[in-house]
Amino acid sequence: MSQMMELDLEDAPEVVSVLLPIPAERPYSYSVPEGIQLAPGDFVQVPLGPRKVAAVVWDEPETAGKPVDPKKLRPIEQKFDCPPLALETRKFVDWVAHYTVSSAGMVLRSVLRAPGALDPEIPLDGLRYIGGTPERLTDARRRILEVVSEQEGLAWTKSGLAHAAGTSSSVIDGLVKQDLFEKVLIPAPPVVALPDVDVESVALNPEQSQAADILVQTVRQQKFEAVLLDGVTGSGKTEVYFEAIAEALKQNKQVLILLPEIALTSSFLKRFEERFGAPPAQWHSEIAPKMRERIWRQVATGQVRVVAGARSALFLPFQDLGLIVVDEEHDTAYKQEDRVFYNARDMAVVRASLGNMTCILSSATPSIESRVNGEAGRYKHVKMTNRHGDAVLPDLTTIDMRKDPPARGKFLSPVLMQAMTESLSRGEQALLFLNRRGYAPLTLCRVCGFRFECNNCSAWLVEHRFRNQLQCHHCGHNEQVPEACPNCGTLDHLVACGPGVERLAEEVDEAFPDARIVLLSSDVLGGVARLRLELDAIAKGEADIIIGTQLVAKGHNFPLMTCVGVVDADLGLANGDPRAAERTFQLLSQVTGRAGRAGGKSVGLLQTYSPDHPVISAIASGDREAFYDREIALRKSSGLPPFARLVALIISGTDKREVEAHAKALKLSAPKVDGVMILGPAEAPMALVRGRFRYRLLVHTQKTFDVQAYLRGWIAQGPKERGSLRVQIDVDPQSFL
DNA sequence: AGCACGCCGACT
DNA sequence: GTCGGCGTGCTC
Repeated sequence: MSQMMELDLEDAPEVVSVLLPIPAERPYSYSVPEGIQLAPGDFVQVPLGPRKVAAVVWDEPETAGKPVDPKKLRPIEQKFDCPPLALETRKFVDWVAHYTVSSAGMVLRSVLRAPGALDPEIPLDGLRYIGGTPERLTDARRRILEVVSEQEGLAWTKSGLAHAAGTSSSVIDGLVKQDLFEKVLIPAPPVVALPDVDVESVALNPEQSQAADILVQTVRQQKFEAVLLDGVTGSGKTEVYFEAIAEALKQNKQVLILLPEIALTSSFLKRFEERFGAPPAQWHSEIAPKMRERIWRQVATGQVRVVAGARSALFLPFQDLGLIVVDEEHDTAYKQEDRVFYNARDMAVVRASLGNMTCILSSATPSIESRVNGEAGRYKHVKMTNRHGDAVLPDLTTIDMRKDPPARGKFLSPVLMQAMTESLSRGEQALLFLNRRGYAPLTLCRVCGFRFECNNCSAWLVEHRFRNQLQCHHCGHNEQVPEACPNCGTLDHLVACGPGVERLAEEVDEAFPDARIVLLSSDVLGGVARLRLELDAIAKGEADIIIGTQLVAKGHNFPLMTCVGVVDADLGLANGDPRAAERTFQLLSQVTGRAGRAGGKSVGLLQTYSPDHPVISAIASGDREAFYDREIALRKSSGLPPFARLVALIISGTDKREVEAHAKALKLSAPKVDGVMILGPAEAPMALVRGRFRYRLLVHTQKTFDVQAYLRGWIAQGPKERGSLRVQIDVDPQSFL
């Protein structure tokens, strides 16, 4: 009997589940050729139709469906020589897939983002000096020998040695021919040096030390805990969580730091290097493919200990992750809004939970969700209320534009101009913030009243005078500015309405003709590199007045800035977005926080037509607690989810009625749904508009799980024209944990 | 006829 | 996600 069994086992080909980076519902089955030993997590190459794809051996679910027809089975082609994907990462992939109502394969795609990294790094050809002198000792040859004699036994690459000695590489060829060097293999170098925990750290003030102690203690426990590090701008949160990172490194764990817009934060890398003696490995979309592969590989092998990255870094193949830090946790850049929809901040908490580690969420203006989680005790809430070092909070005041209006056709109040003049006269800088790109948000015909609107999305076209274009900021459509009105044909009667940063720059240039003015917006030519240069120049004092969109809110330090003017504080408060108040509070707090970094007196002035608006007055009075108390209470009483327990977005076609029909059906048939809300094109992110999705349907509920199960069913049977239905989940994951 | 494009299903 | 097959419609 037992012999029969053995025979049976040997006759049947060994079959494994393999998760492929495609949107299939379940892993596929492949046969395992003789001589290959496979375990879950192993990276393999498998045939798929006409292609070969990299994939991962997956854990067989208990409830595996019917086995595939053995005739369909194809063999695994090879197992990569690569450390396997850790169990907790595999669980994370499955979790994210289930949660975001997408397939595990699509999530795995985010893991397999560096295909070349699956093969080991190729060692470099190196040369080592054995000894001896060449026949003819030329000057160049002597220089080479000097360099190699400095450190006995060191292996050099040919180009490295040539560079160090200031010779050409052919000089080395000559010496190799005379057998003065032996050929050796140099293991591929690490992408970054190992961090050094013992670099002398900057002294922390009492509040910082206290916060750091809590974080270090939490990390030391080596179990899941989310901590909200909630400290005002300039309170020194970064130095505080650096101590937590040091603790994780002491435990020999890897560390992940998530940052929004990492491409712009060279100052962060510098600070990290000062504390740990080496920069972290960087992971974001701007990293070149070859470097990506090296970093991915070295994260997998454990050579890289700390990664600072954008949201996609969550899916790196860490071997032994011990801490995740989410910096600026409120930042909307953490939302991925195509393919798999997720919020990296929330997924970081989940990742930490699955791996039994600490997740630190850091922000000067936390999201409402995180604050509520902190207050409810789901997150440990660490507050910091003092600015550290010389930094002082700027004096904030509102300018009532009804009492102190700007000159006709202008946008700056005399009160703000006076404050700017005072800063400039002291040789300091002023910042004007207006979150509106271009010259003017609306252009109309003075004769017939015609408004320039986008044909695709019916949004107003924004004039960009610098480029002589009318642009749609929703779909990217643009056209030349015509001379005549397209409706009535009248020449030269088009009029720009309202300000954009370009128009503001024009006004400032007239009012301050001697000032050096810099305009910072995503439209500046030259992209990220140029922006970095501009920011450096500003920090060095090579500009007097900076005019910027929300770019200027993102963590850059302007040490000479003593006057910040918010040109339109009301902008964004009434745009129908349920998070409008939160977004405005965050943006304006971050912007006004740019001033006063170097100490001394500084001012923040908010131009508004509604100085008594609770959000505006909370910002102006600097009373962030008042803002949070009010906003949380408001959401709790509004019938909307008090804090995004679940906000599911179901996005449908361009037709509003179609979305309304979906909304109605959903509301009628899903009893757990608390409410639905339809968002128009103005709220739809650009990527979705491009993809023909113009209306979004929000579903609110307290019962997260029910809605997800429901959504699955709904998607399965609902009207599904190909590509017309997308689901996006935007949720607080705590209710699962 | 030859091919560009879009839709659709298969892929283990 | 990617590919190949097949239909439609249009051009060198």
